[in-house]
Amino acid sequence: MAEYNPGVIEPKWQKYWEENDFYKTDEAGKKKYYVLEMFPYPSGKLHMGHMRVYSIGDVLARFLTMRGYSVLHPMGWDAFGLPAENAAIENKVHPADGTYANIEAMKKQQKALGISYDWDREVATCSPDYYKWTQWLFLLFYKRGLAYKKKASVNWCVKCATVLANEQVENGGCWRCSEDVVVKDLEQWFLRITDYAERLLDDLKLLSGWPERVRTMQENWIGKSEGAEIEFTIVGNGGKIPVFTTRPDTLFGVTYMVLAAEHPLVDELTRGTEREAEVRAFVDKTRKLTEVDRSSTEMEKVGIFTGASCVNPVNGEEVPILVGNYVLMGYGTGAVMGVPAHDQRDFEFAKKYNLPIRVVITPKDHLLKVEEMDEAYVDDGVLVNSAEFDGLPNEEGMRAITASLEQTDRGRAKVTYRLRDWLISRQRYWGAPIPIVYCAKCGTVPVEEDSLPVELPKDVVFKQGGQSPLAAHEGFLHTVCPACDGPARRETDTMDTFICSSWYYFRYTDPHNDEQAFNREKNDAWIPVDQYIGGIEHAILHLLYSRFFTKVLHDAGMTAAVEPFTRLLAQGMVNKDGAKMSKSKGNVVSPDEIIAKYGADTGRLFILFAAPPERDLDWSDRGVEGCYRFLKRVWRLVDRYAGAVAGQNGEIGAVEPAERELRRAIHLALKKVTEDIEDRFNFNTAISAVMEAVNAAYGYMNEKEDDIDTVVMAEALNLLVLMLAPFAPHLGEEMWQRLGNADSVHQQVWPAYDPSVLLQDEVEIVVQVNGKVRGRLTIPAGLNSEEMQSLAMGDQRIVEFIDGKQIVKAIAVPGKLVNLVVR
RNA sequence: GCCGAAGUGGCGGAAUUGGCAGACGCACUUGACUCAAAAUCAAGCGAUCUCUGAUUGUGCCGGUUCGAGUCCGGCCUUCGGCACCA
Repeated sequence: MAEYNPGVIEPKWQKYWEENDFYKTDEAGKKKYYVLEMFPYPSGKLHMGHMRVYSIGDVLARFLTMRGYSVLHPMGWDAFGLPAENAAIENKVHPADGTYANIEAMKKQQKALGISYDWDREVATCSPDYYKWTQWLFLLFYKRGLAYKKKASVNWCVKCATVLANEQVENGGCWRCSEDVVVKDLEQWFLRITDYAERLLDDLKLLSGWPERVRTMQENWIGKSEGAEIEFTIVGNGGKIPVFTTRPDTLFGVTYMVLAAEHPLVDELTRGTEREAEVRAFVDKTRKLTEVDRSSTEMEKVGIFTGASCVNPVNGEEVPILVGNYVLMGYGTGAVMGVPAHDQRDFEFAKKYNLPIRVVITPKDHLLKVEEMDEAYVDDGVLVNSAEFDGLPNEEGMRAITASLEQTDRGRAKVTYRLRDWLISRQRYWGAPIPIVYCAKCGTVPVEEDSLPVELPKDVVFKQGGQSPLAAHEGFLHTVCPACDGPARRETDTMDTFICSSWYYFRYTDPHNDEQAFNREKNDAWIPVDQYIGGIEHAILHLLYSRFFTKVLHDAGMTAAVEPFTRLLAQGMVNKDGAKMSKSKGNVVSPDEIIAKYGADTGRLFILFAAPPERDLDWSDRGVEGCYRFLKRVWRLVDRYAGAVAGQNGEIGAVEPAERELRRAIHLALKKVTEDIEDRFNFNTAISAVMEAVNAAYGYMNEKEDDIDTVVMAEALNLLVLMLAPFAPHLGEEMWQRLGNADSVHQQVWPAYDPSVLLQDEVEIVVQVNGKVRGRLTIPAGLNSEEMQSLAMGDQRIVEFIDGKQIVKAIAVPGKLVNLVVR
């Protein structure tokens, strides 16, 4: 008897697959399926999160191939980024060398896992062949007016020595290193994602294959607010202050105005007045606060009077203008009208500074009085103290007041988003250079397409915490202007790596194209990605950016798709002992160790069996042992009968009860595995169904020993191997061969279960009395309700419960249960 | 504070349409094999009690229903996201 030896069979089959170009993608047929796992940053080492996401994708890819789909299942590298550059500073290894070495190391591990990637389509975002097209896409955005440079207050991470996009600030810290983010005024490149805010929000409707929580997170991030922009006139100079409000119905309740510290009018209104020094001190103090402090809800709301006032357009009233620490320059217009009676923040602020409070919305049943209020009234109601609008329900009041403002051009309906434009400049070396030059004569000039890529020079000096090496590289810096051939200076910022990852799934469809980013026809054959799999941490970042890119590319006529990812599976984390695996906790288990000890098939099986894919999974060494035991158990079964059943593929006619039972168990498992993979992605229950089938086969084996029906056993073993093959591809291949089959198990057609085998002559039903289980009955299959009921009532045990009682009602569910209600 | 998800044995989890709660695996107990152990095969395994049976049990309280882990109302806890967004 041969032992199960994954250390031998796994490399054997990996070699076979590789030598036979096994996972090369077919032409996209009518039934195409694009399975994609988020490509990794090449850190050099796979972790369990990687192993999990690749295992999920691989089961799908293999299963769908067997189901007759042409499957695209590629892999690549999100290869630009800070860690490589930081390593360069510390270890004196060039980021390119380090990155490519890491890629090789990780690819080796992925191959050791037996994942069915088409390596011919591999892309690395740091390769000039790839970032040429990243730069080309930047120019496309630029030409379409979607890339622009402006001076703005931006988030700066001191530790990473670069700016960050809004999406990359988490709880006031850098997403990568958690360092507190500070605000700097810098001139930077942005992509106009806000132009697409409405479509990004609207098209979430199309994403029914996404988890609801991800859609909700994106919806919240885009943060649409409908309201009005209203202009107040400054007393004295006649200037205008526009404010955004979602409550135009409360306009008559305005008793003051607050500006953000950064608002340009603050300086204008106070310059040369007696209040100048005091206001400036306040502004400076406010601006020095970190983002964390400033956005904390606990921070006290403070403000200061500017000395100026403005006029409420709706009633001509003069109200004071203040500067407040709670008004954000980046949202709305950076100015807020104060309606203390109907906004809790305004209420607290007004109490603190003794500003007047005026009720303009009152509940329908009683009149709201200021003296009785200890908090703002924010619910619906009826307008009061609002001149001709008195008596209107507030919803109607909103429309009426906005319409009235529109007529006199002092305000208008307005939609505001929380989403800001995407800041894409990075003051670092290891990224795609922004293809722009600055000419003294021509100004900002895009690099011409035929001189792309703007290549990263390799001979650069990395310094600790300093500016980007590109800015100090004379050869890179100095160039000629594409417009006038005069001397010009290159942009030295590189692009946010999230740009590179926003279009890689397009490139996989045509990875070697050196004429175009990708060919439209090849792209349309595969895109959209049918199933995308990755971590929830990208719920906003990568997934929002990719949706934005797809829409721009669609508008540019490059793709038919309006959304890139039809279905999204947000896979859970892999923990150990209830905590995230981390070096500091000492609870890290690496895929390498598992492969070495049990083989890739065991590791894959465990990671899929331990929990449904979207849930967090707790790594259990015992659980892995259990899966290893299971595979050995399958191995022994096949090993015992392989010789006896090889070639036994005759027709199965009427068979004895033991054989019928085995066939039923196998076909039942096949049905469940098929449905669990296809409809539900519940690999854990699919695997448990295979386990049950194996247990049934053991039952048959223990009963019959060597006296088995070889044709029935042949069917059982072949079906078991086919079912198991997507989960344990090496073992599947080996057993398939040992059962005497030609070709690869992975090129077989996924078997269909036989419904007639599932039919039973007799079924067990449950008999309840008053909803309580009082007995079980084996009855012929296919009886109707009346027949079931009378059989149930004739059963000795049931008679004891119903004897002498009146049967009020009886419910019979065919083939399942009878419930007798007695009194 | 707002939004979302989840609470089921000692543990991971199952129950897909309202119909036997706990599939499958782990752990544990027992039997077989063995000189013995490991491995393997087999059986048992929610709790309580007056133990061939009954009662009870899916975070808590209530409801709908012949019947609720599943549906409805109200809470509690945990996790995740957003958070002065005007």
